[in-house]
Amino acid sequence: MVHDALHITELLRAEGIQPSAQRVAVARYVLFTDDHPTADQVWSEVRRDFPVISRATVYNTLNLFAEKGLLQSHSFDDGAGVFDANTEPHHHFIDEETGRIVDIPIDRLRVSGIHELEGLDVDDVRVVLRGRLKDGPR
Amino acid sequence: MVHDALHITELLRAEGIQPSAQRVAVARYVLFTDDHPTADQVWSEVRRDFPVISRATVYNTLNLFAEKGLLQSHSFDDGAGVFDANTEPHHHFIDEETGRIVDIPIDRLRVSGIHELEGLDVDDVRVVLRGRLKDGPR
DNA sequence: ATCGGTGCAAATTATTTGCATGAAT
DNA sequence: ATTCATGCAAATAATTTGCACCGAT
Repeated sequence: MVHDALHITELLRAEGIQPSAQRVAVARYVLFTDDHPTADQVWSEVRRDFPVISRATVYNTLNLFAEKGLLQSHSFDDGAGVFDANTEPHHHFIDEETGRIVDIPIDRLRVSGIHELEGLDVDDVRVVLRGRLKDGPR
Repeated sequence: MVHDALHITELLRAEGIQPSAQRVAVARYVLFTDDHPTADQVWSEVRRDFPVISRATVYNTLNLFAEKGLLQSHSFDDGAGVFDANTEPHHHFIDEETGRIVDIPIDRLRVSGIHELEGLDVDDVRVVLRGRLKDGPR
């Protein structure tokens, strides 16, 4: 996984995003984690390396990235809204004890019965699983 | 569908909820609609009949009902959190144009592939469908 | 008089907006 | 000099907390 500023700069430019120092700092964390952080978690995390950045800028940057398709934002029945660097369509598993969210590739699950539903024109299917993560070998 | 105050009073008492005037007013609307209103929509709607009630009371009442199992609360990727009088486990369809949310009975869909996922102990499965509601005979 | 429960004002948290500043032409 | 983009202070929206009030004992 490459985290160098040059790489990130190019990545942002490729989306037409001006790579300001703040945006690079946010990108460096949020585009390369498989956590599913809330906006506030991003703010905390980013300030470790880049101490002077406001919450508003973090929110605006996350929204900008989401608009440009670098991030998805999700919101589940329990917690606050989270951001997800995985921009492919995918499903989610939520550990009910820890709150940890894990991505499930879209083709690992199949949903049947959709065609039998009347009056609905379905173009997107997402599954949310809940349960416990068995702590296996990491 | 019965909306009389007597009925509602009993319903609330059965859950150990003191049926104050405010709570009955909220219950009268939210427990008998198949809309999926936000807290603010509930507030607006309730004030038609019961003009003096604060937002805080509506929030607290909705949370109380949800704790007692009279309501579920949901939150989807787009909009704000909504409340749902359907307390059975179920799936959802969201009309991408209107935002309208429709419940899908749990047994109308089947999700396969869950057993093949390793390291996950799954005890709940929810599906969110998106698309368009074909306007059939209403 | 005291206690427990209620509703709401105020506080807190979450998010968006609008404007002062600085860079580019 | 003008324009345009940026980051943040302040505004707004969303939600929770804590306390004054009231009814029952």
